[in-house]
Amino acid sequence: MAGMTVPREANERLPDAPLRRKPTINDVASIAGVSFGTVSRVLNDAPDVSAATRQRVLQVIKDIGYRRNRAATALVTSRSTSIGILSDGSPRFGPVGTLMALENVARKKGYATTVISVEQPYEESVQAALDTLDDTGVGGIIVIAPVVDMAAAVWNASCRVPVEMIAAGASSTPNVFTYSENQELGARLATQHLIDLGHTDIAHFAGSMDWFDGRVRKRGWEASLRDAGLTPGLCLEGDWSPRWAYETALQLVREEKVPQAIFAASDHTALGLIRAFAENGIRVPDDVSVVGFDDIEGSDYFLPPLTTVRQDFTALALMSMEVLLGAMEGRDVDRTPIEPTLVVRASAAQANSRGSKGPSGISQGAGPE
Amino acid sequence: MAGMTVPREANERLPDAPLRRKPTINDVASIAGVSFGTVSRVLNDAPDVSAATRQRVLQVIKDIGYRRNRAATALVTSRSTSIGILSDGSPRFGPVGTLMALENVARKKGYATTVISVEQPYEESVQAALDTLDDTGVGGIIVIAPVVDMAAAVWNASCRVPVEMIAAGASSTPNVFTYSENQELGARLATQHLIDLGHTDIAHFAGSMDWFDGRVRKRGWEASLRDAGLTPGLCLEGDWSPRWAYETALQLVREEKVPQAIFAASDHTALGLIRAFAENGIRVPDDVSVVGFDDIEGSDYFLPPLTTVRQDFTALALMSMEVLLGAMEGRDVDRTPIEPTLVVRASAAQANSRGSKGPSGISQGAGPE
DNA sequence: CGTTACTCCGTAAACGTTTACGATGGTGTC
DNA sequence: GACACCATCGTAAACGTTTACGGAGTAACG
Repeated sequence: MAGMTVPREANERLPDAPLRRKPTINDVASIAGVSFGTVSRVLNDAPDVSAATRQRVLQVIKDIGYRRNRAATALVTSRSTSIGILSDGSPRFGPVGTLMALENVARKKGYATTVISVEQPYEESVQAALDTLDDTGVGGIIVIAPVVDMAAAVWNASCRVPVEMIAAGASSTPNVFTYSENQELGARLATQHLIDLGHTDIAHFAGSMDWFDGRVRKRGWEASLRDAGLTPGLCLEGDWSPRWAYETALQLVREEKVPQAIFAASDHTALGLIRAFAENGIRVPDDVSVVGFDDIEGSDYFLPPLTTVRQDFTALALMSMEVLLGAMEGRDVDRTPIEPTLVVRASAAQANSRGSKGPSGISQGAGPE
Repeated sequence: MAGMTVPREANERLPDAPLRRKPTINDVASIAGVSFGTVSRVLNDAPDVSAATRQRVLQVIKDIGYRRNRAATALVTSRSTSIGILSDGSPRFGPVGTLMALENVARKKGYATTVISVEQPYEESVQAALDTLDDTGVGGIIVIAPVVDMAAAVWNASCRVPVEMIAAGASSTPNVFTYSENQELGARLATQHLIDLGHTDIAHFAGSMDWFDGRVRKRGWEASLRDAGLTPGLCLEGDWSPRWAYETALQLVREEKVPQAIFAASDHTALGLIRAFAENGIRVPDDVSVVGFDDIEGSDYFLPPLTTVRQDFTALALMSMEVLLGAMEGRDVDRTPIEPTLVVRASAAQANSRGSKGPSGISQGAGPE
């Protein structure tokens, strides 16, 4: 009655031992009556395992709740099942949206993500973060680099694993390849919408020129105008904040230079300038048309609901993850950028609804009464 | 001329070999002319190493750019230098703010963070996520659980490492301890502000009752009112969205039940209801006072600028990380919750500026003219 | 029946650390 | 001068996997 059908269980730890040590591949092996090598094979879907044995091992694995020790795996294979995300610490709309979406698709593809955020000065912090990520054992790194300086730091940094940068309109280098949404197109969409509405005097409340997004949206605005045979109007460069937009718009009002239409580089920017106008009795869209960029939550309930352009972060994340995984595995993948869409609401209207034609043809005198 | 002062370098890989293999502890050892044990000792600040040797080893480490292999360390010590963050996938203000802040303080304390987000149904996904985090080798887990169901799933789940939950007003269990900001206080602050302004008819546009935040903010509103000897007014339970608030407010207008003052459970909620009022010529704060909750970016440029309450996510993150680290190390730490602050702007005004007294004392007839 | 080939499985070594233990040399004490 | 003691260092084993290799069976084939 000694050796039963299950061979060498006796000389091993009892399956339901009181101690909560995590079961190892050896525990599984002894209980299933096979060698650890066989267990490893079923774990890795290797051939050379009979169906029956595979079944049995799988059953034991489920029974005792075995889970593969990632550290051990990583140690011996030196490849990993996690990818690193490097982001700037800013809680801004774009970066955060991208970050969340990225985590989502990574998880669905079976990768854990470890994220690190960096701060100025980037030169040091970026290299340090890349290193940390590296010896955490990530297989690849995606960096969300909205600001130009950060991207530069990434370009100058060295890293053993593939690095992909999400940066609108930045170029790729041998070490670092780039992917992004086609934000220039987004800006063109916005501007073209204004053009289609009959506006000819279209200003731009730009974002920060330290940001790729700011640069590229401005470029789109310009290009769109030129393509339509129009000369670009006023372009004010700001910092994305409502505050800047508010004060700048106030200035415009004082100088009686309020344009017919404005493409705001972000919804927050739009928010600020709309308030400045509202306080001075200039109505949107009756007196001035505004279109934003981002479609932040609530922008459909601004006063008025904001016409804006929406980026598809999920699609962006999906694609860029695909691209990174491709790079990690040496595959080659499609890299056409995602296209944003225009969402039309109520903040931009037909141009000649009023008599205003000149560059400052706003009926002055505050208050709608 | 064979054996020089540096003993066994010859039989090892050349220091500047062309291949880019990462240097190991052995590389350091052979170059420094000591055994790997000694290197390990200096790495871990162990005693039993002479100052001179330590110096030399440190120098070599720096020279060849040695970095400790975390997988190997984790494998043998089974403790780790990373902490896991579990979050719901929602890009909502509170959770995201907490997440970013958490990552920040973790990094500053020398921990990497690996984040996983879960979706409904929580029962399965939470346990799976906890497991994944566990065998990623995290030393502890912080879960950002704004919604009640998710918290329940966490309570029911099992996990070897300490789990801390950030959930407003939820209670701790033996397995899972809880930490949060004192949101009830926040709600009281908001309500009290309205009371101080002389309002007696104070309604609440609540958030979702599936969220702790929704529940706790409502509780604060109620309690504050009772403490002041007032009977709580209308309480509408929504879903945080501007849309819901907009439509609900519209309903109120139609039924002529617009209250004197409203405590909105979130800034987005406030945004929606303010628009509904604006469309109907009901002015904020002249006709109805509104205070929000969150202080989202741009709320200072709403029309009107929103009086609201701000949470200190950085402080929250700092404290909760402290608490988790304490649990991991068996320490005991202070756990008094962080307090939010009221930020007064322009959306709430003195009560009796108009004759309106009755529950529906709004001058009907749209348009400000 | 002997050979070959194939299927399935066990074994050993390696991955880069940490930890416990043992070895060595020097210094002090009686 | 013998002894113990301390400081410093080297060595072996272990952590839980994967991978390369080899060996035992079995089936096919002459």
